[in-house]
Amino acid sequence: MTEARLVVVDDEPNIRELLATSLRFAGFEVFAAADGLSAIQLITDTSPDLVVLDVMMPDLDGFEVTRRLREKGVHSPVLFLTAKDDTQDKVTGLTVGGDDYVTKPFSLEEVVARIRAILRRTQHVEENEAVLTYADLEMDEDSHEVRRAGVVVDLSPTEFKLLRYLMLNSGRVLSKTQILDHVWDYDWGGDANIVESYISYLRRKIDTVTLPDGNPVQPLIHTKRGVGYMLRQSR
Amino acid sequence: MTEARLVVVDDEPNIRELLATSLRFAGFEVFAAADGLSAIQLITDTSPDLVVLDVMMPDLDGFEVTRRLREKGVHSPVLFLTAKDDTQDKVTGLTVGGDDYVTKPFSLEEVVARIRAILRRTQHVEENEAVLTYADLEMDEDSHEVRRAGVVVDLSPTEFKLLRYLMLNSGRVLSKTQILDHVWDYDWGGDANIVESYISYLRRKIDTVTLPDGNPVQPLIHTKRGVGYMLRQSR
DNA sequence: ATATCGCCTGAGAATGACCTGAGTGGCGTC
DNA sequence: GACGCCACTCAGGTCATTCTCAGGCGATAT
Repeated sequence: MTEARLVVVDDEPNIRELLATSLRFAGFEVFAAADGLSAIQLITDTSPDLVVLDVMMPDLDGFEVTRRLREKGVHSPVLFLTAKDDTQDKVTGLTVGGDDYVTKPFSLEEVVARIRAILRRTQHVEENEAVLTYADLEMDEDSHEVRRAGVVVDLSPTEFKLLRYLMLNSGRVLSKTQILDHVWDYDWGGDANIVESYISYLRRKIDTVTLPDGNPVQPLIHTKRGVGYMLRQSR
Repeated sequence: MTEARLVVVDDEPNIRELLATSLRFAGFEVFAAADGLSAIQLITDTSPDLVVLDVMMPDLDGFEVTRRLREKGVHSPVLFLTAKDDTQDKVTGLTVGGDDYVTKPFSLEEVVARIRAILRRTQHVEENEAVLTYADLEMDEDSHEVRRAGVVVDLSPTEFKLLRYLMLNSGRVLSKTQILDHVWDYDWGGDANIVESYISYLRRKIDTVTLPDGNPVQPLIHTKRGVGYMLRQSR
């Protein structure tokens, strides 16, 4: 699954590059197109496992691109990128297939998570479990359920994304900037302090669980002062 | 990886030369450019493994240079040099792809470390481990963890940078001035005594570990009186 | 032997990173 | 409309870290 082939289609160079580079970095093989027509060409040529497709484009919009592809018998699932106000109805109607959508501005965590989810469904390889695990921490990406030492904790959407990012990078120190860039929307303009706040929330929820024997759990979230945060077993 | 090819771009001759010479000394093949336009030319000609790029330049700023390069299909990762105050606005979003940034004034250690990190990621050769080793001393650059004889020791950021510099130059005597020039910011104006202080801190942390058999470890940090310091196995 | 010099290190002040409680406002639900 | 949840801001407190300074000690030279 980390070898999947993607095609990214967006007319804005910034977004296209942002997606292309970070998805490559996330382990995908990525091809990019800047408009609807060349997208159709590229997709029929490469027959990718998934297409990330902007809805609003000058020549053909994303729906039209999809329609033509289907007409030609290409059935790669699509992750649409839409503006928040884009006719909710049209978009939701499309998610009935294997498809899904993300609204702009998005966070990279969001996009990667959706892609992973779609691929999990379409390439139903048995080993493709939707459960992330680190130590006694489990996260089910399908049910959105998180357990610490078997105890279910419930997280807000942002807390969930932050934790997923930490889990996907366990054992590695992540700077506040890195976290901000991945977990928050790409146009976020606020203070990096927000990361501290959410780390604080997460700690309260997953690092203060009491074990059945009455003892507290070992903390998994660690601060590397002056560097960043890390998910790791304490020693 | 120590054979990587870099392009350094900065309009200030001092900074450009500082970077070029010390990166060459660090084992890289370095080409330099003084402005955005010639940078684009040089980069497309040499297709380097990485570009060190100042953001504030008279003709084209660093972002514009990157944009044009991407447009031309050049995907070399970029390490941006920025002033401390324009960090939050434009710089966010850079740590997602292969790119990263360092704020001016920087320390050379910082720059070298970031370059190594980016190359480690982009040229994901399996052997490119993020672990430095000398004798029974290990430094994991991902988790920022240091072990002496298997025992985890906890270092402050400056201690960490100093030790990394010593490890990258083990077996070589480094003068206090050299250390100051590499580990501290280039505009640092204080006393060289600070090096003595930090060497002292480091010794306390990594040269006073007790082995499982109860014996102390052999010191690795040695003073060459009148010359400098050296990391080396004692004989 | 003694003076000098370089280095070592403890103490302390200043700084700044980080943590968290409290509060505001937006949004959806009942 | 009232409520609750959530995202986010702000500011005060805490504590690690950075840096300075000065006394002591050992090495080196005369």
